[in-house]
Amino acid sequence: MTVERRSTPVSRSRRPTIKDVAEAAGVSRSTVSRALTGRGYAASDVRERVLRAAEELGYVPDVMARTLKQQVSRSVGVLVSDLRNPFYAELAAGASSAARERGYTMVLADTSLSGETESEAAEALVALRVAGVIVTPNSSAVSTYLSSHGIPVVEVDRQFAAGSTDGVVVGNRVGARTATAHLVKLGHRRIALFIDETDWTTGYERYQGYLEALTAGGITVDPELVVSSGWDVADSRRRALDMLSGPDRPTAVFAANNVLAEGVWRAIRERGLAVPSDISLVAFDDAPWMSMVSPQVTAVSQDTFNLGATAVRRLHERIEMPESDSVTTVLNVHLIERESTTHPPAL
Amino acid sequence: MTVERRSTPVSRSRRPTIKDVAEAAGVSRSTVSRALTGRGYAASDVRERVLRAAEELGYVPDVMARTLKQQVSRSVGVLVSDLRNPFYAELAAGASSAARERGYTMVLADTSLSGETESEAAEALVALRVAGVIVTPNSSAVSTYLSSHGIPVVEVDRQFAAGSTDGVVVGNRVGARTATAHLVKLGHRRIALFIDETDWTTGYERYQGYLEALTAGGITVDPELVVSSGWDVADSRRRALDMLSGPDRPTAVFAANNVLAEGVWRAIRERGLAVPSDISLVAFDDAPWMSMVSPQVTAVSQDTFNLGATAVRRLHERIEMPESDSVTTVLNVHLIERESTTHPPAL
DNA sequence: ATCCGATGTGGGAACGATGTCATAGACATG
DNA sequence: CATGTCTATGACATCGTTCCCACATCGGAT
Repeated sequence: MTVERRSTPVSRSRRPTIKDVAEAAGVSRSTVSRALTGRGYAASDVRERVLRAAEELGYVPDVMARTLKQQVSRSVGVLVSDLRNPFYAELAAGASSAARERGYTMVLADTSLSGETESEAAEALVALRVAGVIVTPNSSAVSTYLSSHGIPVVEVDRQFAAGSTDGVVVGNRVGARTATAHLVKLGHRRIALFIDETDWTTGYERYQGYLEALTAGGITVDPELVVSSGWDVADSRRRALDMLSGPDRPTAVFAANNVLAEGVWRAIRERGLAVPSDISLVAFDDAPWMSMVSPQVTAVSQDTFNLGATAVRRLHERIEMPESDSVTTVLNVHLIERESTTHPPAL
Repeated sequence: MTVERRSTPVSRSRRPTIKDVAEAAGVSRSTVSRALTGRGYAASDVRERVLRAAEELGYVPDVMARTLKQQVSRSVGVLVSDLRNPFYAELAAGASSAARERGYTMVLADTSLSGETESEAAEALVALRVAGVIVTPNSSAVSTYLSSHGIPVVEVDRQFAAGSTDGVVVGNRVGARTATAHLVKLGHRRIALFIDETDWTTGYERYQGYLEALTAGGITVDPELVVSSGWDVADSRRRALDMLSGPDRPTAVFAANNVLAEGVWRAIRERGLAVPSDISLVAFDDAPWMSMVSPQVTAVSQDTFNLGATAVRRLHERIEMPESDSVTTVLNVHLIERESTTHPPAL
């Protein structure tokens, strides 16, 4: 790390307040407020004068003071697990976009999958008096805590407080079933599932979808083929290496998210196996790399950007109508058939 | 999109204020403030009592009121171009992490490469009275505007106001020179540059680095080989397709960022060319897919997470010492040699 | 001439937290 | 006993905005 020095400091006078604008325009603070916000009477010539004065002074109303007075802010909190994961990044992008549309500013925190960080962030959001929060939760703690402070919450991607808070999720069960059924239809009987947890709604439902498809295909479930991996690429890769070196390895793998898929993909390559002739692979959540590698990876695609945007829109509705029944919105997913899936190798 | 209805509404009483805590603890508001913030006297038994009362009531101080009174907030604004680009996502992740470390909340806006959105976001940040802003700027407008409102700014990745504001960037020139020199050393003479702009510091310096390496290798620059692409994958791909079908195509390509590299990569594949035997490829900015595709892509890696974190740390220093000279911090980059570069094909 | 509604405008009290200042009691020192 | 010092607390003004209310002006209707 190199550091070079450059020139010039900064210096500033006091920020203009509504009082300064009032004096400049020769009216009272009340009148300035009315002219600027458009609530209440203000003669058009006066309004003109006030607008010009505000413009000249570079006046920007103080959100702190306004929020304090009105007891309601125009910002929403967004709590996501890991911005480095393209899934959460895109979710945040969607949230950002919808928030801007609706005139909200977005306070974002990356909770790093840590419950403690998550709680701290939640407390900060309460302190900020945000109008609402969208969260990809790790437990029911955050939703409960925020709700107890009267802050509307929307759970995204997974739900811990379904019934008491709004949620926006995707068709996990259907998606997983479709992906697995696709493999079954191709003739696979030994289909492994890589999954990081089955306690959260996402994991549980994807697991169920997998089971359903197997059952529907008349295949008895082999518990050996259900791999509980850790949440990161390294662990997934390690477990995949183990499995692939075992005596009778699966002919196909369904990876329950993009991170696990990456680990499996790397392991397959390291073992020198060919996709799809030796082994088929299908992933839940279509990450950018899946359409760049060769062969391209078949995946269940979810509209992640829209997931974030929908959550913010739902939050907005909730803020407007605090007493209405809570709603769970389910976005549909679809299977993108690419090159990583084919018939199982002949025996 | 399917919607199912679930149960139960929400309802809440007023949020507890410092006054409620004071009454519960049987002391004055002043004493509560002292006990909670630790500034000023408070007998230990009284402190105990206040702490317990605050805990029981679930009291969380109102940041709005505090900021209004103290005239300084504990939040920073972060303005990035596009969260869907892994570069900016990781930058934001680094910023988030460093902000949390230092006790700042992060207000994030995705400015979508639009100058208008950027200005609106900047105005919102002024209104929020953020303690400072880090921005990946599109012009000098934002920095100027924020500075004129007395808000410290740190420019990240590229600089428009070097000299008057702090900056955190990477060694663009060195990185580009190293990457190009690597190709020269392998024997390439016809090396194309894909670049989206040369007006910003990033583009300009990467271009300069490219030129330097060619000159040092005794190669005269062919303007035909310097491709000014648009900023997205589609455009980069289109131009790469053009170039690759031309009469004497280059034997190597240096793509000035991950987006352009993706376009070039896709085009090469579509043209049915082999990397690296037909054509070598090296990229600036190591995106995740580059180590997943086959052959893996040689790239100049920048520590993007650290870029964001360093910017926030620099901002913090600036906030603490508003009058010190501005500083540009340059993070070093390094070339990761992978499989996409080799000697040019024999004639 | 009086009253009335409509149209504007300003005064001033909030919102919740902080911090200055005044003050009161305890205790020591001369 | 008077004075000073230290500890501890509460009263109150303040930050910048909004908005309720009082009030002023004016034209028109009675």
